[in-house]
Amino acid sequence: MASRAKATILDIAREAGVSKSTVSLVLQGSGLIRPETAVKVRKAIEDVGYVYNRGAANLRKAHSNVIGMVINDLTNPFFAELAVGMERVFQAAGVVPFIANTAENPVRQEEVLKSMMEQGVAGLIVSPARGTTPGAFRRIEAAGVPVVFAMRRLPESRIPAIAPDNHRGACLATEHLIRKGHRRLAFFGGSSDLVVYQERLGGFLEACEAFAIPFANRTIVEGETSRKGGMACLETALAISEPPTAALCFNDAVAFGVMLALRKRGLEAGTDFAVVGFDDVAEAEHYSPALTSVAVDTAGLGERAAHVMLKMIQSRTTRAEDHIGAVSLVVRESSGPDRNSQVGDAA
Amino acid sequence: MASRAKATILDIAREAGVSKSTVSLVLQGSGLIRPETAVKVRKAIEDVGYVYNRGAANLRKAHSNVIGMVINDLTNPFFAELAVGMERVFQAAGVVPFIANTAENPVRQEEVLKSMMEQGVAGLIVSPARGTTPGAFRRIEAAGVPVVFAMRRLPESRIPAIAPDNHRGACLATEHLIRKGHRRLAFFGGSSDLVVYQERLGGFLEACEAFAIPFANRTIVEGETSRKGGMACLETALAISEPPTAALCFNDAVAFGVMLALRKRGLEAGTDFAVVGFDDVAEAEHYSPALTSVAVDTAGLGERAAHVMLKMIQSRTTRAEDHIGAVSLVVRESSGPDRNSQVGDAA
DNA sequence: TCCTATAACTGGAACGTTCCAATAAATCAA
DNA sequence: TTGATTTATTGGAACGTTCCAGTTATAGGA
Repeated sequence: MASRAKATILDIAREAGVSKSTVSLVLQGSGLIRPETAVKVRKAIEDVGYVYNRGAANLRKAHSNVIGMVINDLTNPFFAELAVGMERVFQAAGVVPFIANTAENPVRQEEVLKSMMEQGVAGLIVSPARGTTPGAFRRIEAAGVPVVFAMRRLPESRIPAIAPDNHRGACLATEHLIRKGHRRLAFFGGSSDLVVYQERLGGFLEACEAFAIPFANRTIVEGETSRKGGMACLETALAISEPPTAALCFNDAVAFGVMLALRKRGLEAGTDFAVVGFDDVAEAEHYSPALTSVAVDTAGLGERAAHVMLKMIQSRTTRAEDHIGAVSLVVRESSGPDRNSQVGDAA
Repeated sequence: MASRAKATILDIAREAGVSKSTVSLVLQGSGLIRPETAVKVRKAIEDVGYVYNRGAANLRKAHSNVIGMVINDLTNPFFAELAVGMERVFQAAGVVPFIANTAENPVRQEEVLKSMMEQGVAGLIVSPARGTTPGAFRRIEAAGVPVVFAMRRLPESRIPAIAPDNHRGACLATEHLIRKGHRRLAFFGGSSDLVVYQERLGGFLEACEAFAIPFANRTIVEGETSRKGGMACLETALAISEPPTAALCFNDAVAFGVMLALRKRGLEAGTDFAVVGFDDVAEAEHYSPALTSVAVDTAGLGERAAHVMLKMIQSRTTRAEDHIGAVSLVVRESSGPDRNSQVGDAA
């Protein structure tokens, strides 16, 4: 059944009594070969336990059918959802996405990107790790391999990015909190070396300006973009005099951390302190209290990124338009009115 | 800077004024070449923007440095944690893991496995999709590529599996519920075509036997292994007369669903109904109430699987021992005593 | 019948590496 | 000086495909 050394098209050719060229044609489904011959060849393929060697084929053919997805944090369900959206599109196009995790580590990211390039990927979809240097993609661009950024972008880069409208999302969320009567607001989590952070914080600040929230009433606490980071942010913010009564969080993970820290202090999100997240991951709806969050249509962005990638490959270009996805605020229980204010809407 | 056609070692050789063989030796860090020559070559590599072509190299070398991880549900954070454990080990060994998601779909799995084989992976770590046919790995075994199953195994297969002690974990959890005074117990979620299901259910039943829980007091509801599935299970179970007062869930996702459904009915997990999960994902600790769960040391199992894989590759064998990981029950708030029983331990 | 067109198949030259055997240069022992 | 040994470098064949330019065989038209 299984031969010791792996079978090649030459073995198949011998077995079927045809030439290697014929076998090659059968493998790529050419209409040039007689049906009976094709059947004979396919039988031989089965018999010798043949495995197609894509590496050898790629030596001659221009490009491969694999595209790489490089993601900065696979344990964040948000990115898993993104990946799932992309997979749907790629599968339909007969392209296989290989995923690699960089764990938010630029060095690891460098290795992973190198490895994918060596493997001969047709394109790369990347959510860059924090602290990625501007030059990290120069070599890849030079090699003419299309790259698109998903969710995150780099400060000064010509690489197309697919991302939600972070500024507007943060605006919406902040306005919502102000309308609920909150006048001392916080922005929790993330760090300023991320473009996304600047966009979201920018939206927060714009809404503060628009509603004339004085500078002294805005608390900005940077922190890890994880539950742990969120917990730390809340502690820091509540320690100041005149602490905030509501917070917009950099993402849902931070928001969950904030809610957890509130509970530890005997406070309840929604009634004692308003919390709004960002990304609207699946859990947001199921938390208790359910988390108000900015929905970014994660899977949709994944699909969009995949489509852009396919188009770039097809038109063999390394350029494409950015794409800013629409956002919407999903109001749930975690963002109740300020208890000391009479301005708030009815909850 | 960037040449149109991609550079090869021949271009480097020309640039550096040496032979292609010398370049090849430099690339693999051979000690045979004079340091100054190596420097000269490395400079040329930089100048021409060279990308190593692993496909071409694999044509001559025995095997590659990539191993494939094929996972049935990336959106379950449990698998993401598993992946992270493996990555730690592989990174240290200079091996790059490429991850692919099968979304619990055997057809998709077939495609993904095929693609990875064609790519020439050195080995495969697989958490097989539900309904995988026993023959699905025959071709891969025949090709001599080592495979290890992680977390799940196939009914009649010689492929080594790395998995937690499901039977014991379920026993522990069930005993815990019984000691809390519960006498009408349920097992929620999963389906019997999964070996894991049989193991966990087996543990549940053994504990029931040991404590003489009558057959009529055991409720077994199969269902999707997701939040949604868990919600459905609870509804089904509460509809019967003499419903259960406690449930062991197939995994944490199901348990979260059960807790959500309880809340919808105005009941609270822990006080009105006891819930125990399985896997102890990171969220379990942060839920409200915090979820009692069977901890399986996910990342540890991932590391173990990676080590077994590396050893198999190194000793070029396709056989290895199974590995059953130790489990422990982490008691939190969701598994309180039966309110109608006076037998329960103090909570 | 011969000529041309089409259909079905084939041999050989790439593709970019590795690795072996061979060579050239430098060093050493006598 | 000579030969042996070591060090550094090199050419060529091979790996498993694809694809171009043939080569047969078959059929159709005159």
